Amino acid sequence: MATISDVAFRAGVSTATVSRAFNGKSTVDPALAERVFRAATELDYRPNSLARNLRRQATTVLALIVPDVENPYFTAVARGVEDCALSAGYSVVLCNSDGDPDKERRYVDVALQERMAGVVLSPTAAGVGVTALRERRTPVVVVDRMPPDAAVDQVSVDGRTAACEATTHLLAEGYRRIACLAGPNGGTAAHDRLDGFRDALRTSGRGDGGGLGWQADGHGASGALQAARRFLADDEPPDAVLATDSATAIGVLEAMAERGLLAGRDVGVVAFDDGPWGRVLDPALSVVVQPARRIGSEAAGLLLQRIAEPERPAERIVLDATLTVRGSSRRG
Amino acid sequence: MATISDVAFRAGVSTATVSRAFNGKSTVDPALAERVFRAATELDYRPNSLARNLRRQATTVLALIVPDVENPYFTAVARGVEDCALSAGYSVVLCNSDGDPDKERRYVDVALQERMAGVVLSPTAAGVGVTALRERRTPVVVVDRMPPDAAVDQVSVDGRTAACEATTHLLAEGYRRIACLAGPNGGTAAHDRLDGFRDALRTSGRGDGGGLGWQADGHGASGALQAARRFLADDEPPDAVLATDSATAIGVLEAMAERGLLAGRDVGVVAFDDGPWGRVLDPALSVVVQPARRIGSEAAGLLLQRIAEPERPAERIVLDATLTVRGSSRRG
DNA sequence: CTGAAAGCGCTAACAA
DNA sequence: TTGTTAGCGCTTTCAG
Repeated sequence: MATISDVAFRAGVSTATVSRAFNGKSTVDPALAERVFRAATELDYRPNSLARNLRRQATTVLALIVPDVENPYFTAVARGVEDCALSAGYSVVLCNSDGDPDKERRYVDVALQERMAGVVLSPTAAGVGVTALRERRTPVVVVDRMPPDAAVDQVSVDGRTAACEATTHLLAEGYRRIACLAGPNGGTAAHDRLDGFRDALRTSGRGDGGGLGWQADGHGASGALQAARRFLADDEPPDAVLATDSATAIGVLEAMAERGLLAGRDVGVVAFDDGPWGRVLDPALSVVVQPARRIGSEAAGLLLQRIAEPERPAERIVLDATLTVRGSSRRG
Repeated sequence: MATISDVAFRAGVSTATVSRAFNGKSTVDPALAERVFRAATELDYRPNSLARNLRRQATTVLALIVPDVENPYFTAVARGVEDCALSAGYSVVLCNSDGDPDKERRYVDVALQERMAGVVLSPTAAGVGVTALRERRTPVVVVDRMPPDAAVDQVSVDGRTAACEATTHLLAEGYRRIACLAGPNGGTAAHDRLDGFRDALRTSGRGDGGGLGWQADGHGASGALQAARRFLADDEPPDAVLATDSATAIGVLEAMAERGLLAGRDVGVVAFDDGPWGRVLDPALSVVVQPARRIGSEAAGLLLQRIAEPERPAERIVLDATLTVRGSSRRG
């Protein structure tokens, strides 16, 4: 592959001039620049980012580490991060922690070793990777789940209020035994939602606010299915359920189908996260919509700010989720 | 950040020894190695991959460029690539071309500039990025859509046969006016499926095999929705449809719901790609299942082989898709 | 088995 | 405005 000196030689200038031309420095004679670019195209030259970054001590790649790329919520977040990063000249690499702290650590190490400019992280367990990053002074912004203490940039969604609102809605529709089903790797996000669920029960004066909290048996819809089968087989099964993510919701719906239970009429269902398929169900799925893409772009924005100005105080952006009521949570 | 010389100094050895220790070279006195590692942990040293890669002229990062990260099919492929790559010590960066040749080129350039070890590419248009990569002798394997000529490693699915089988099944169920609806960025994959669809019509002696080919108006379910609205409003609307991907299927289902049409009974539906939500529909969605994750791991395997042995002849792996019949394509 | 030294391709002072 | 030069942090001959 052609190097900067090949280009310099062919254009009859020094490597410094080539470098300046390629970096758009003002101080380059247009005629020379022209020659440089001609030589470069003739040689099909591509600057070697490795060398450049080594010299500059800075890269322009951002990492986004999420617990599950197959969760549409996170892919939407990824799009948001991309939107913002690309237009600022950064590229984004998407990494999958699988909800496993070890894998998270591994990717954090990769980011560190590659000297990436910063990372957007949706942490698996409290602060495993975040602290590592912060110790090494690598800019990081936390998305979605939050170690409550850390002075770290964050963008999150007020899931507690949203869960409360959803539960209140279910109560208002006349459902009485409401369960909340969470996925297996309950981060603080899931926790928040459970809190909101309990808030609603307490406020309504129904019991001590303990509510019926369930956790899926394993990853994805199948884990949720098993849990749902179990609680639907109970003597006094719930008559409504709040699912904390899409996969969980699908498990619940499957379990209901097995017993011939219809959403809305028999069991009220509200789920976090909206997917295009929610509307083709009959009845359509009531959802709590999180502004996923926006979360991503805000996070990237915060990260870019911190990269530019490492000492600025930590900031937290809290976005609202909105309840969209459809048939699955209406009795009628 | 601590560098190799900091570690060398602290351990009282040369940088060469540190390097050797970290790279697990046999020829290092255990006692020295011990000292090196102690010093390294004390300093919290992380090797700088930039420097290492610059020196070695080789990275251990793979790029995976797909047209749409929000399509579950591609995230599944990504998991497959990851499975294989991670266990071989490579990391994977996921890039989104959005079906746009320009974005694809941009990411190909990033891969080139970063001197990535290789790329798995699901091309948007015929060969835009592939040729660029091949000219620069960067290992590449094409997934899913294939410029038929190029001598390039590929892993694909026999979509033509699968589409033919699906269409034949629809015919056998008694549907007579079958449409095939494709997404907006029809790669060769969509093309194949349309071909298979036509094969089936021709074989069955129904018309000239031209069939009813439709293309979605735009990206995602909404684009498909508009197209589906149009053909359902036809004088002689189709009585079955083969959708070439999930998003398209959702658009069709939505359009059907608007007109009160029930899948199976009124309009037979088969879609490419299986998602967990297909089973919670009533009737459940008949699908053509592609071994997405497998595709990814095979592709990564091929890529690794080519990296190891650049001159080996190009290989093509063709995987089968399987038809899973559920209620949406059964009249009864 | 270990160290000295060269150099990967690029950028940024510093001179001219 | 341009060239010269000294590294960025690491690996890898080549001697010892």
